[in-house]
Amino acid sequence: MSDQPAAISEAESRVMDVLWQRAPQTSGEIVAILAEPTGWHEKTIRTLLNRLLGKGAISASKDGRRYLYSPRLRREDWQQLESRSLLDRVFGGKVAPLLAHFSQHEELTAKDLAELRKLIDAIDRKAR
Amino acid sequence: MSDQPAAISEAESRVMDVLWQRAPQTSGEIVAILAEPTGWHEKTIRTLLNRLLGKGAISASKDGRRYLYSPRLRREDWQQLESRSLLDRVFGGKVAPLLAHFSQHEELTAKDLAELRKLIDAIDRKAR
DNA sequence: TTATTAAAATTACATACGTAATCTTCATTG
DNA sequence: CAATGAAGATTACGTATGTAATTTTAATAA
Repeated sequence: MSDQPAAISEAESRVMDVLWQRAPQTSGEIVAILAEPTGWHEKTIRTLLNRLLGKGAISASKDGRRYLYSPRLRREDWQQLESRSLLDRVFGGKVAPLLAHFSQHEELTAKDLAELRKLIDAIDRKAR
Repeated sequence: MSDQPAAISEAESRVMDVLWQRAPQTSGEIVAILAEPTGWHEKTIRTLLNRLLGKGAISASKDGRRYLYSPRLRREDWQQLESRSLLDRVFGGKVAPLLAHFSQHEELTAKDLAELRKLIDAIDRKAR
């Protein structure tokens, strides 16, 4: 069994966000950034760091008597995994229903629309 | 706090699938349908039914000494919830990156593309 | 009527997750 | 050098989830 990478929990993903913004960082820096907006205790954030380490989602390199943490999992790849999962779990693996869904339920900004249109054109062009 | 409906776990969603296909059904029928493809024990499936009842995702109406189960949560609404969740958790709440993501990583059929294009046009037209 | 059995109800148990607290280790400060 | 304090390591504890087993109930078959 080639085990797929352990899933990242919602709380853990908040920590990943910080590291995706900038890396490497010490636990202290990460705590400083996250404690306020999340309301989490310093201990909680350190626990999440350890769990992420255990899952191999981040790495730690010794810097004196502390560590510098960096992501090992790229945000792109994580988004890929999560999207795949939603697609399979919720939409039977088919993209069209998902797209239809978002078209009915989500508000797209003009900018979103323009961007999308560009995207479609690009794909379209490549497709022939 | 108006609590949002309790989330449905992956295993539970397999049971919902059966009820979304056809309802109402007895636990026996549901077991008959699910045991084989999932490899789950009858007991497991009944547990899931009970948990879904507890979450209010399905209802049970007495039929003699057994129950007939029906979905209370509609598939559409569940897809909505799950999609929202992915969007917020993974894509910062913005649809375009999600769609861009799918277009880059998933194979979109010509039909998907056409649908998307139609969709964009529709939204575009409505937006003015 | 009693034994069997299907369904339901209750209980179980390991792992994951949210959220910490406690303990250990050094390095730094009086 | 002893106390303090930050970082890391270990332990904790409740709820959710996957996956059942055990117990109860009531209908049916012998």
